[in-house]
Amino acid sequence: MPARVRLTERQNQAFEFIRSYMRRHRKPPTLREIGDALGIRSTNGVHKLVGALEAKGYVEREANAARGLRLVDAERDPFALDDGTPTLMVVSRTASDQPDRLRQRPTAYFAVDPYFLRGVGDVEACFIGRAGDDGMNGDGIRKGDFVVVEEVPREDLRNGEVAAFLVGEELRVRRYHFANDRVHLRPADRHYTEEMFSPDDPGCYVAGRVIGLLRRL
Amino acid sequence: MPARVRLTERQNQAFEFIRSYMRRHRKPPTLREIGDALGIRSTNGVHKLVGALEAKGYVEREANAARGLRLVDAERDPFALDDGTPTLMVVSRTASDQPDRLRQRPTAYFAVDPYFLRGVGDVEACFIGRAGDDGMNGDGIRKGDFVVVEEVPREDLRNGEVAAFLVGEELRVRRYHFANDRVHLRPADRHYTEEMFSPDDPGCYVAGRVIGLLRRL
DNA sequence: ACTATAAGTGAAAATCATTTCACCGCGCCG
DNA sequence: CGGCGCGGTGAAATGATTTTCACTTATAGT
Repeated sequence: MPARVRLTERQNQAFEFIRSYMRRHRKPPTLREIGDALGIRSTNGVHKLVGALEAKGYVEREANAARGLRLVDAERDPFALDDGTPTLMVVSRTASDQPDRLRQRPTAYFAVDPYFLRGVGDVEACFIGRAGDDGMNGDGIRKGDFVVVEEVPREDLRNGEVAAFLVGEELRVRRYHFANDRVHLRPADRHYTEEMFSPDDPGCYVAGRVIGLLRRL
Repeated sequence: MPARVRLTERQNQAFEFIRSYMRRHRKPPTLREIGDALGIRSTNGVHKLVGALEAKGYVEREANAARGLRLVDAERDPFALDDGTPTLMVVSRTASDQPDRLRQRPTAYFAVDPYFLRGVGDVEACFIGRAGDDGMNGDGIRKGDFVVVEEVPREDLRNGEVAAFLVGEELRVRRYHFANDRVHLRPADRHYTEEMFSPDDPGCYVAGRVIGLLRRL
């Protein structure tokens, strides 16, 4: 932590109030609440006080948002609310021709240890889906397993990588192969056959690379 | 946790979103933010959804307050925000005749979503080990996979449950069967043979029940 | 066929919160 | 002295959020 600029007495009172308020209420206070606590009648007085805290790097603000206040370096705060573990959405069934809906109705959110996201450029580009069939049994991926998917453009996939595809309304986990201008979905189970699609076939959306697997037994 | 009234699918989605939002932002979401996440255009739709959550005792609301939302019993919930996501140790190789050393030199700690610890009596009794062989390939568990183990007395295991055993210095994942005063370790792979041990054989320590699986690919 | 519940839409009303404007007083420093 | 940062007041504008109203659709139960 770089040594931060010192706070004036009044600024410190405001900062300490914000911290204690967040601990008690699990959310940031409004300007008026801060004012009431410090005996400031004008919200503008508080506004400028908080502005000073922001300028000195103690706090960040989201413009025009109610309670748009955040403690900087909250993870270092002994009263921090969480441990910074990334949380990924578990997506629900989505039709392959409307992949933009993929993230619209998450059924849950799972905390995923950063170890499983190692090497991922953008955590925001990751989500969790459920394997729709047993086509990858040979690779130890079973129907219903939660797969961690890194959403990448199809072009970034390399042949042989395990990837997730939306076929119909089903999430299909397969090995990706591209040859003869066709996307091949290669299963790892005798009872499943390889499928082929044109890269722009709306019946098959290439969701991304499978980088992890979670299962509850 | 007292058994609360069941939530509908939609209500659960809303609740899960609120939880995850609060973990990520350290403050409650607005109605519109919830609506955006669930694909609800009318704030009133969200308003009523949250009203249902309130009626069923999952959240509390402060009237007319921006982000006036609170998770009920957040401090009593073992997986509540202030406790963060539970973190389990990844144990290292340990000899079966010294099982007490199991937890002594953890190689890492993984955050594990509470979903995978559902039904577990004591989170402290859980740890993570790595499958030492491919003996459970047929059940989609492969050598090197991280298995979440709930340490329970051998007597609490039921026949047919997947369990973790320490044999020599290897963590063996197998199905547990008890018959004729012998512990049977039943593999799910043609190339592995069933093993048997006396319950107090120091060459085989029954570590506990396997309740989850994590894999990075 | 009724009725109730769940889950909406869309718009308007009422509050709440943030931001901006104009202006004041104090202490400090060059 | 004049300028500047700090800490205000008070009011008004703007934007965000919650709440209410009227009406819709689908599903399940009696």
